[in-house]
Amino acid sequence: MEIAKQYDPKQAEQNHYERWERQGCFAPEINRDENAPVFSIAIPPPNVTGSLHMGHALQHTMMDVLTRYKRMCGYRTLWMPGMDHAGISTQLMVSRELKKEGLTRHDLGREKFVERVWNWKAESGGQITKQMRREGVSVDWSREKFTMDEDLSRAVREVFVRLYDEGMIYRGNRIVNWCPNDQTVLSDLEVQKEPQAGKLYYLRYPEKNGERTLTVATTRPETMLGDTAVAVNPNDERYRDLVGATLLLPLTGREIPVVADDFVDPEFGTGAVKVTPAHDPNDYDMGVRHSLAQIVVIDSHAKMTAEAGPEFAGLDRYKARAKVVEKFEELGLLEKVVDYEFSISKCERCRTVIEPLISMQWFLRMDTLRDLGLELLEGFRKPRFVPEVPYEKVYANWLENLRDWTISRQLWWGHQIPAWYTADGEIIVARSEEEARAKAGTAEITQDQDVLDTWFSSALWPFSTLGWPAEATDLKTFYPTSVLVTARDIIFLWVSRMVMMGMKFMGDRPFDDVFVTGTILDKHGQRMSKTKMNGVDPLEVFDKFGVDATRLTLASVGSSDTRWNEKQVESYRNFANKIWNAARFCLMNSEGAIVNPAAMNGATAPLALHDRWIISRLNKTARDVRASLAEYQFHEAVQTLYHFFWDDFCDWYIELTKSDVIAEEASPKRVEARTHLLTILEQALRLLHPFMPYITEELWQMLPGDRAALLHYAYRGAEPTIMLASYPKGDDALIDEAVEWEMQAVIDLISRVRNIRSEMNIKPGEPVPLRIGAPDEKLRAVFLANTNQISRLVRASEVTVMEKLEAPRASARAVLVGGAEVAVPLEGLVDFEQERARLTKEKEKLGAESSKLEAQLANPQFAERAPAEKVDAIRARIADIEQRTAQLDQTIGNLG
RNA sequence: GCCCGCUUGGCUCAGUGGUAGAGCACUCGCUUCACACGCGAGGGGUCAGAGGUUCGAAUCCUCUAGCGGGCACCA
Repeated sequence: MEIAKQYDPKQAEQNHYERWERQGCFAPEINRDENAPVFSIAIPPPNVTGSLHMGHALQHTMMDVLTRYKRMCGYRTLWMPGMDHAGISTQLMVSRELKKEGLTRHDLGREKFVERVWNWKAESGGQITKQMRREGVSVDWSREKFTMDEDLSRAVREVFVRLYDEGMIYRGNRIVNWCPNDQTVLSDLEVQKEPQAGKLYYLRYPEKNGERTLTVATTRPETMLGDTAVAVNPNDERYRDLVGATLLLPLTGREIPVVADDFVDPEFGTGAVKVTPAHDPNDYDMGVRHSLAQIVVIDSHAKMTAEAGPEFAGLDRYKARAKVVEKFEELGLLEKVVDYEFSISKCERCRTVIEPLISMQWFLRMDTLRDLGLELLEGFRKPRFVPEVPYEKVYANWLENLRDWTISRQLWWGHQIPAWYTADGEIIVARSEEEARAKAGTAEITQDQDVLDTWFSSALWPFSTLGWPAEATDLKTFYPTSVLVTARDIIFLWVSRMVMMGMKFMGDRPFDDVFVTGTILDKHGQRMSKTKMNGVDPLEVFDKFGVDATRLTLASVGSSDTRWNEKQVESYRNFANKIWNAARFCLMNSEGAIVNPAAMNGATAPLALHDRWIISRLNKTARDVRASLAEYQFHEAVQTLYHFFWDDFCDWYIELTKSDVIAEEASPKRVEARTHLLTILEQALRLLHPFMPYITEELWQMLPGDRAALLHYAYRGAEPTIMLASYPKGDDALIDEAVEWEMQAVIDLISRVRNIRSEMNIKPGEPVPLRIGAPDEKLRAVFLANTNQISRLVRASEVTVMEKLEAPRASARAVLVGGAEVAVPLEGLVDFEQERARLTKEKEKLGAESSKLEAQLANPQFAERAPAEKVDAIRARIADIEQRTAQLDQTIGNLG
C-alpha cells in the first residue's frame, strides 16, 4: 500500500463531507434504535451578515465534538443549523451597498428594498453554509432554518398575538433609546456606555417673584429649552423654602415649578436638578411623578424643534448646546463650567450618540416572564451554567433587575409587527391580515410599519425551528435541547430570552446546560474585531494547517479567554502528521491481518504485557475523555487524547510491538501482533474522531477488515463510516493497575539506560551489554519476559537478568523500583570521575526530596492529623529513597 | 459606584489542599527500515506581593498591586 509520508489535510477534507451528508449521517433518522436516548443542540444562528469568524469556528468545533461523540455513543442526535436575519445589521449592510450606487433605501421603496435584502441573504448565507461545511460540522442540513422562513414567521406572529392578548405586549408613548443615524429605536442592550471627557455646566435659573436664583448642573445645556421643572431633595435644608416656588426659565421665559423628589442626590452638583421629561429617562420618570409637561425640543435627527424657539429651531444638538451656553454667559447666568467625566450612550453598531426621545413603540412586559426564568433557576437549577461562576450569578442578577423590552424597530428588514389600525385608530392584533380584517369588521386597515427586534424571533429559536406551534414530532423528540454552546456576550440578549419564551410557550426549559466559551483574543490580548482589523480568518488557518489541527486548537480554548497562538495550531498539525505516520506504519505492515476487536479479549491466546498495557491505557483514556466531555472540559479531553496517542501508542506500544510486527517471516505471531496493532489503532481513531473528523475517517477507510461490523448497533446496515462506529466505552474491567505498574517498570528501565547512554556519550548505534539485577521475583519475570523489547529499545548487545546484580566495576549503573538495579558495563568507556559525579547528582536529588518528606513526617501533628494513607505513602516513598540511596552509596563506593 | 475574573518556567496555557505540568522555545546527541511536522537525553519556575487558616497552601480566607470584564438612572 502506497501512503504519502506527509499528511495532506486538503485531500481528506475533500473526500468525506459530501458523502457523510449524502448518506444522511447527520440526520437523526440514521439511528435505527427506537429506544435510543436523544441528544440535540440548536445552533446559535450566525447572522446572515458577513462571514464566519474565529468565534464561530470555536463554538462550532465544540458543538460538533459533542454531537459526533453522542452520535457514536448511540444517541439519536440532532444538531439543528440555521441563520438569523439580524435586522439592523443586515439592513445597514445592504443600505451601505446601495449607497455605493448613490441610492438610499427610500429610493427603492420598502418592497424592492426587502427583495434586495433577500437576494443579498441568498448570497451571503450560501457563503456561510459553505464555510460551515468546511469546518466539518455534522449539522442536519435537511432541517436548516432561517428566522424569516414562513414557518418561523408564523411562530413569531403566534407568540406576538398570544402575548398581546394576555396584556403582556403593549403599545405606548415612552422615552426610549433613539439612534439619530439609524433612525430607529434600540433596546437597552443595544446601547453601549462609554466614558466621555465632558463638561458640567452650572446654570442659574432666576426665581419669578424674588431676587434669588437657583443653580442647576447639567452635562446637556441644550435640553434646558425643554425643562418643565427643577427638582431638589425634599430633605435638603438649603432649598426647603424654594419648593413650590416658580422659576423663570431663561431664554424661553417659561414658568417652571421647583418640585421635591427623592431621586435628587443633595451631594451632587448643586443639589438642584433641571427636569427635562422629554429628553432624559430619569427626568421622564420624575415628570410622570409630578405630572409635568413633556416639551419635545429635539427631533429624531437630533436637531432642535420649533418648540426650542426660533433662535434654536433646526440647529444640531451640539450647535444648540454651544449657543445656549453663550446666551447664558451673556445673561450672566452661567455660574461656571467644570471638567467632568461621565458615560455616554452610543449605538452599538454605528457609534452615534443615542438621543433619549419620547416615542410611540411596542413593549413587552417582562415581570411574569422574568419570574418564569427565576423560578426555573431557583427551583431546578436550570439552565446549568458551565462554568457556573460567574455566569449563573450574572444571569440571575440581570433577570432580577429586568425592565420592559422595547420590541419594535423602525426598520424594513424583519418581521413586520402583526398589528393593524382601522381608520379611527383602533388597534387590531392578529395572526394574518385576513384575521385582522375579520376582527376589525372592515378591509380598511393598515398594518403597523415597524418590525420586531431581531432577538424576538431568536428567543423562539429552540422550539420554532422544531415546528412550533404545530405539534410536530421533532418538537416532542428534541425539545428541550441538551446544551447551548455560546459566547458570554449574548447571555442577556439571547440565552435569558430563550429561557423565558421556552418556559412561557413550551412550559419547559429550552436547554439543560449552557456552556459559555472563552473568547479568542489576538496575540496582544485584544478582542478581535473588524474595526481593529486584528481578526484571524479561520479559513486561512484551515488552509495553512488543516481543519483538524485547527479544531484541536479551538477545543483547547475552554471557558477562559486565550490569545491566538499559531504555534499551537502548528503543534496540532504535527500531531495530525504523527497520527498519519503511525497509521502509515500499521498499514504498511498489515498484510495478513485485519482489525478484529474479538482477537484482543485474550480468550484465544494469552496477551503480552504490552498488549494488556495498551488495552488498559486505552480504556483509561476513553473513560477520562468521557468524563471530561460530560463536564465540557474539552481542553482536558484533548490533552488526554494527545498524550495517549503520542506517548503511549506511538512512543511505547508501536516500539514494543514493532519487532513482532515487522518480522520478515509470516507467522501466527506476526499475524497476531499486526491484528492487535491495527485493532488498537482503530480504537484510537474512534477516540479522536469527534475532534478530528477528517483524518480519522481518511485513515479508518483504509483499514483492512469488515468495517461494517465496527458500527454501533444503532447504525447497523449504514454505509461504514467512523462517524457511526461506537465510541470506546472505557471499561473499568479492562483497566489493570498491576499491568500498568509492570509495564512502567520496563519503561523506567529503558529510560534509565537511555539516560546512561546519553550522559556517557555512547554513540547511538553502538550496542552495549545490559545487566539487570532484580531481587523481586515478579519483577525479574517481567524483565525476563521483555528482554527482546528492552534490547531493541536501548540497543543492547545482550541482556542478562539476575537476582543479585553482578557487573564489572567499570559499569554505569542506575537504581530502579523494587530494589532492582541495572548496569551497563563499559570497559574503557567509563570515566570514573564522571560516573561518580552522575551518581552523586542523582543521590543529591533523592536526598533533597527525602529531607523534605522527613521534615514533614517529623512533625508530630502531621502523623496525628493527616489521613493515614497519606502518612503511609510518605513512609513508603522514604523507604524507597533510602533503598535507592543505599544502593547508590554502594555503587559509588565500588567505583573506588 | 457595585460586582466578577485573571496574575504559574522565555512565550501560550493546564492544574485548584498533600513532593510544580504540557506544547512551543532552549541545550546536547541522532538521516535508528512510520514520521526531522521526527527520535533519544537534558536545563529551566521561592506558582504577582504581604498577612492569615491548616499537620500541610500555587490551591482556602483577607489585604495590596497590575491587567481585563460585567452591571448601574448620578443630573
